[in-house]
Amino acid sequence: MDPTQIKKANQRKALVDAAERAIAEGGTASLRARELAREIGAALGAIYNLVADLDELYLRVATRTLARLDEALAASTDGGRVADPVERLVAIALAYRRFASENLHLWRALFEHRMAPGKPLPDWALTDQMQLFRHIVEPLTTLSPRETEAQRMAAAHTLFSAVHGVVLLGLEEKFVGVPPDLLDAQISWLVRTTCRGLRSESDRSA
Amino acid sequence: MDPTQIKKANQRKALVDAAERAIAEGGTASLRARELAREIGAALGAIYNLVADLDELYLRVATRTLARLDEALAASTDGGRVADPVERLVAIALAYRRFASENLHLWRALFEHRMAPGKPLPDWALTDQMQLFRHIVEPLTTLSPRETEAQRMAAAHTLFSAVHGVVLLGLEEKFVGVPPDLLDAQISWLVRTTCRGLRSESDRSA
DNA sequence: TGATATTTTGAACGACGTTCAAAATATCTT
DNA sequence: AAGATATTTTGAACGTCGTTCAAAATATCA
Repeated sequence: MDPTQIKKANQRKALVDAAERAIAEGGTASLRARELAREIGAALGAIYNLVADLDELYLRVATRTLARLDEALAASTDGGRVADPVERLVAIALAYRRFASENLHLWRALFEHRMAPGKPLPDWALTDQMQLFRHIVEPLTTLSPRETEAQRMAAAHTLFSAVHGVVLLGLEEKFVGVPPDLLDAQISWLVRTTCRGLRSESDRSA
Repeated sequence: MDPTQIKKANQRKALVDAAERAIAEGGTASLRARELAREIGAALGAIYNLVADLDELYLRVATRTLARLDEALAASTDGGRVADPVERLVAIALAYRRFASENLHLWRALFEHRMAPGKPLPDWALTDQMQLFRHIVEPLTTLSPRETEAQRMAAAHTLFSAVHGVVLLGLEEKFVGVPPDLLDAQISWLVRTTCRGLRSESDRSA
């Protein structure tokens, strides 16, 4: 392979590494071109030979974060050790809270970022986020096998969004700080309750 | 009263008006000092005689938005026309979705804004947001009178956060666009389900 | 009216993302 | 090996941002 391309790939990796560190440390506001250039030992303009702009860098970091989040969620129900679908969903939700806590800035960056008005996300980002939903859809299928795939996707969407909201505001210091174990209790309650709701809907239609 | 102070107050109002328009139109990124100065027909530096910095302007706009949100939520259950506490909570949640849709950028600005690391929100902002919760706590009191005030506050927090999450991601074009009526259906289902959960918990402890 | 206090002004500062002609380096040709 | 050509790297420069502050303009007072 072209050694020039290899060098470029290595530099790009170093750049994304630096960007990831910067966001993890100080949030998206810490992603500054000059600082990144200094960190990878290159000139300011070099950045724009590796990525089109800082937006692309955001996206590359987001991809990594999504991948790690996916792993974390997968590990939470590892190998089907947790059989009951409700318990699986609770485990996933708690793993989501944990990941958000431990990767606060990187996790926030997933949602803070707003694309330029022109063309939105590259499609791989969309499919990436669809992949995430499989963790939720799968237990839902066990839970209410009668529903259509579309209905389950909608339920997964609602469930995810609800948990996301609780985590988001729970980790926001703006609101009165919620102690982490109370937060987990709220999440657990929310998931169990909505699952019960889903279950009883299934029953009714049965 | 000192006519100087009156003039200053009027200018300040004009400034907040302009800031509100700017955010409503183009989001928080559209809040630019030079543009605001031009809009109120004053010099660039004049802004800093009216507010300490743009952060204060954010906060002043946020206060207005919170007040309007409060009105919208209050109107949704106007004069106790809606008696059933669950229906009240559903109405509030749908009103919340409606307000978010109709004031998308201003509503987002409430949560997007991150304070400087130093001292966080002025306390009036905290009490303002507490006030909002009364709309939720009140039906919850009817719904499960046994719980302590703290428990109801926690439940209100969870319920609000969950609905907030569904609205937030539902209005995000990043995710596959959710049609508004489907969004309302999801919200309604979520509220009813969690209320049923609360109810049955009350029953169990009764 | 002249002296003094107050308010308004916009040029200037530092930091930002981004560009691009020029410098440095690598590759090819004879 | 050396000259010619293509490629890559560089950082000064541009435009924009929030913010400051000495000076100009205005108001207040003696």
